[in-house]
Amino acid sequence: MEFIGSKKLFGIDPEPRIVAVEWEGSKSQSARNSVRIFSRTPDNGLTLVREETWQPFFWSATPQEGAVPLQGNLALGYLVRFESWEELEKVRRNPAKNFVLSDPVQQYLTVSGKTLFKEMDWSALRRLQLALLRPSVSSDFSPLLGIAVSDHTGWEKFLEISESSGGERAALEALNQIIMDRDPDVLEGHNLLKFDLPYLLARARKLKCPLMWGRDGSSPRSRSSRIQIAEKTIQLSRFSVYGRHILDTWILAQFYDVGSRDLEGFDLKSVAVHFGISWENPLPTQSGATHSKLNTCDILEDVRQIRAISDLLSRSYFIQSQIFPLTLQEVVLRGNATRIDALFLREYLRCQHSIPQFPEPEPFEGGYTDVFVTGILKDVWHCDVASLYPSVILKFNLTPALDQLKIFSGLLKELRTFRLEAKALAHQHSAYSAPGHYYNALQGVFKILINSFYGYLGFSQGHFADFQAAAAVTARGRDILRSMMEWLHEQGARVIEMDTDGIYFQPPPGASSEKMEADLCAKLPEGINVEFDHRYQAMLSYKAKNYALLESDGRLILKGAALKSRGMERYLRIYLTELIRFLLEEKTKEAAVLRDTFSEKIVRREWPIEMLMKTDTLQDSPTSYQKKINLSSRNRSAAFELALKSGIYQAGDQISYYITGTKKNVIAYQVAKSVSSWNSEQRDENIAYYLKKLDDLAHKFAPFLNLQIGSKMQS
DNA sequence: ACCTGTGGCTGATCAC
DNA sequence: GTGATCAGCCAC
Repeated sequence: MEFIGSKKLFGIDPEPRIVAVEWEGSKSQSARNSVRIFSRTPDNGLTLVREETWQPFFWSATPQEGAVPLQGNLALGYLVRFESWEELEKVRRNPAKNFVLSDPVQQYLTVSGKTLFKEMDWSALRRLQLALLRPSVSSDFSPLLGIAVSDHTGWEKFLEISESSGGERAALEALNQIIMDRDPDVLEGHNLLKFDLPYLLARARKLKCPLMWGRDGSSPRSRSSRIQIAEKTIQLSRFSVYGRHILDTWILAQFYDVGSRDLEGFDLKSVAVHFGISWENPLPTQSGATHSKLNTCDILEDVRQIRAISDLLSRSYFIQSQIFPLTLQEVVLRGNATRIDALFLREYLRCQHSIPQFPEPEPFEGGYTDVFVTGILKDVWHCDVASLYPSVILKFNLTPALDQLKIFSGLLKELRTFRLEAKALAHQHSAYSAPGHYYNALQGVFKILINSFYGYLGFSQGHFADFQAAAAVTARGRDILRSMMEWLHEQGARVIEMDTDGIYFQPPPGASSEKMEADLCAKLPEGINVEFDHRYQAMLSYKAKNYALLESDGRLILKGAALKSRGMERYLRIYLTELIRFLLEEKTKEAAVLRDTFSEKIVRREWPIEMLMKTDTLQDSPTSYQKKINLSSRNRSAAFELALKSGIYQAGDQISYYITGTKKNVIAYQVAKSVSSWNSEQRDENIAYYLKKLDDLAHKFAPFLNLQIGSKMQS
């Protein structure tokens, strides 16, 4: 395919089938300017290894010995090269004047123009899945009961741990042998980084049986790190296995959810159920008991599910590894804007051009959001601008001021063309065929990259970020949305709510969406295309960014933190979903009795605790929380108080708790109990508290009911 | 050491 | 009680 040849996107060096690159300096002092390149033979049979050297470098603002002056007049105008990483480290510490890519492998890939996996198909990637069978009640690293392993070909094995099978040590040794024999490029697991790997390493240390997983026989290494996933900061150990990549489907699920916000939970079962690869109930049915793997069948099912989830979620990162000067593992863990920056740096380096220093961050205004009508509305249409920000960037040429090589809009245009090509090719093949999968994944990757360009403009760690350009993009976006609203209004439509690039409205009588679409497009600047893409039976417009839609086939869509937050207790979410459906279907009688039904369940203590409990994500480490409390720079919270008591939680972990006591007004953090200490025989949930929450919610939605809800008013 | 952005709603806590 | 503030979650 032609676009594979784009040097800006894929790098200048076409070397095929590189499956891993490792820096030798991590192991030996004498080889600090060399890397090992692992590549697959053309028949996909063997993995070859060879050594290459490069000159470690950084960009500098000041001329110095060995510095090469670069073109243009940007702040970092010299390239300083060294014979070894060690020499570089001696002088590099001056962030005001120098910029250094701190990952040696990224340096090598950037300067060489090589990337991983060129000319390789996803199916040629060797992936090995792991899952642990562990005792059901264990908070520490108690002995394992078994290990399940499978690979991308469907091969599976269960390593049983028992007296007769030689015990845990024999299983760990067998696992070492399997990894050596099957030589996977990728090790996959669910919660591998935060759970399985620390667990296995602890057992290996205890038994003095090293995990010889590396392509050189070395053990996994780790360093403490944190990654940012939307609003969440997750604390984890970044493990690395020499010559291989680690993929954690738990992390892939977290990233997936940023875009979709539709996962029930992040445990393996919930994710598997969401993607239609499990028929199990994702919720533990026994109150309080944590989900434990009881037998061989369950644990083999786990590795199958990990493989299937990874098949769906990893492919995009595999393709991105062919583009960015980063390893597969790094592509997953780095953010979109950081990856775009890596692309810019590679191209500027190739052209021997100077680069800017990081910009001074400035706040800028975002999209326009407004609500004009609230309540229940019938026959609601939706229109939106296709790719608003990328279109605005190209139409009005809003590019980084310091992009002297003018590659920003060139890349964006190229990506847009490529995406259309990939989409067309995807349509030429069956969606289930290998090329169909590939082109579909490829167009998805291009879509992500295209949408990241606007984010990059406002990214303070992007060398070419330009906050004025970002502000200009959103200002144009607001103008376009406003003029769409005015036009709809002129046509006699009733505008309900709008957000950034889309509008919900009731059409004027007898309107045709095709004609409206054509007329509005003609009214807007060329290159800005509006689609009248959906119509709905009914809508509940609640508040900005919060609404519900009833599709013509009866499907209900909820949007917004007030209506579908995972932070909301399950019984409240179910209540709200059912209530909104009744409201939209005009079943006011049913809506009115709903609260009584739910109240009774609470009073009679009929629900499992999972209905009432709250699950919070710890955005911070418990230690850091404690510090902030001591400084009284934040308020106490139930989740953190319980996390501190238990002592095993880290930033990014989720914790489930419920409220005890008898009074409706309680201080939650004083009376909260962890769900793991729940006793279904001696229930102690706070009935008055949970009733009050239900009533409060019912009252918020009472205005949307013609009848008054229930009769019991809170005094 | 790591990091795409802004806008908006809600519940919990705490000072007043 | 009330308002301010923070943390968490979500829309785009």
